[in-house]
Amino acid sequence: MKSRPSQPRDRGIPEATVARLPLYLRALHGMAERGIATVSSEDLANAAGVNSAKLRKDLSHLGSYGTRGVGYEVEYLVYQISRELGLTQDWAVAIVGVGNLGRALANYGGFVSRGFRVAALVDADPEVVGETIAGLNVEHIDDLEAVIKRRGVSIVVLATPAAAAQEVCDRVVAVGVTSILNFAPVVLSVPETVDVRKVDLSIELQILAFHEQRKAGGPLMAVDGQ
Amino acid sequence: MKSRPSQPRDRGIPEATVARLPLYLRALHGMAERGIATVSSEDLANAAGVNSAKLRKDLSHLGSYGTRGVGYEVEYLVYQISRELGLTQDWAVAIVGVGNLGRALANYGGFVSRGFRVAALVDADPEVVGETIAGLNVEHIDDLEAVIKRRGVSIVVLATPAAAAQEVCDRVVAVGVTSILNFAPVVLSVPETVDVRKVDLSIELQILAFHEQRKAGGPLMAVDGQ
DNA sequence: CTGACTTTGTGCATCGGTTCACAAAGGGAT
DNA sequence: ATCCCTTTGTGAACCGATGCACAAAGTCAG
Repeated sequence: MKSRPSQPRDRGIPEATVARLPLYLRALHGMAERGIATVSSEDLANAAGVNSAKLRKDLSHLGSYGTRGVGYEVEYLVYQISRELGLTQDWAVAIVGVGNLGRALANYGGFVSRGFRVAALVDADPEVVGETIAGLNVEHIDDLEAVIKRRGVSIVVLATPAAAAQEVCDRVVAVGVTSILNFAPVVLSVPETVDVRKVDLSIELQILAFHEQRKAGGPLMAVDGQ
Repeated sequence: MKSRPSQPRDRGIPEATVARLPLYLRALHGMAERGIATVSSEDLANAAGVNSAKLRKDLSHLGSYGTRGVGYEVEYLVYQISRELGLTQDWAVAIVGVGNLGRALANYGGFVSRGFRVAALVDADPEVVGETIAGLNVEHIDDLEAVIKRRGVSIVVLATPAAAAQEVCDRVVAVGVTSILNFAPVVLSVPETVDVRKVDLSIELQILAFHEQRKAGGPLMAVDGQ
């Protein structure tokens, strides 16, 4: 497991762990701002809303960055997690589809503060093309490939209508993009080498509705017909 | 396991299954629109982007709604899943925080089409209060409790700045809201009886960055110092 | 009515993730 | 230097979810 103490770089961090690292990072940033120098797994776990054993196991996948009896040094841990997530480099992101959602994303501060740079906005609507949003000129979808290459975009955010998503997806994949964040409510088909993460706002609401219904005694009161 | 054949209403559908039901529903709606009357688990699974065995097992938790040798009747399945998710009733949703994201959500068609009704918009900024967005008058945060009661809101969407989220959360919980969709990048603390689902746009990007870095041979080329 | 064919529903092995609980490792006081 | 206290890192049991593979159950043709 642990070949050399100071070079843990174990390939294969569990997916569930990767998904939580940004959470820890957020909590750690907050602590750093408040001038906290050192934190125990217990405290950090609370701040991130997880169990402390889980947190320790997650961090142990990155290496032994804690001190027994003391805890973790906040700044150091921030650096290690950032590096592991690849946030020490600059990522150029293109947002395709500048409707309400696209605009919201373009203005979203959370991207910039994590090393992501919105490098291009692209849309098909001639009304929108040429507009300046969040300091960026909206470019035409016809120039999609050129824009991606010119700006060195490596991650594409799809905020187009559902009907347009697959076509745009195919085009960006064709020019070499391998990471896509999809907000359109469709299942994209892509080669295995491409990573797609999807966010569907209405799905989250539906899950809430399911639980809400249960709480309200829903399934009992509606034994339809019987 | 299966007490009575025609009344499966087994309490305790796995969480992973619940999270996929909206996906199936979306695929089924698409098929219904295209006039498809019947679908096999194989085809539906493809459309939803999952394995067919998983789909069958998921559906079996709701009951035996398929016909062996034939498949599932699209309309019927839409109804069963909708009912299970609680989408046959009308859910009044309030959006608190009418910044870029709040506006995007207010205008998002995916909510309405799934039985969710944006019943109120609330903000603290006097500039925004009184404005009409998506046909709704933006109300003042001071009236939060009154608005929630008056409109019969049962699900609250938090799209406030991080700093305001916990306070708003406390207030809506105090008036009886037990389902919250949180877009603010903070861990909310709530009583056990309250369901919180969170969406953090920057987390998804960070996960993509992690994988992108790996693809690019990242961790090998950056063995810093060593 | 019978037999071939299709597709569901599920038992079972497996896997990844979570949690407990504790030994190992460090700090600090005396 | 020794002992006690704190906290990490992890072995091991557990739990839920996944996916294979197949029997059961249905359709349809003849």
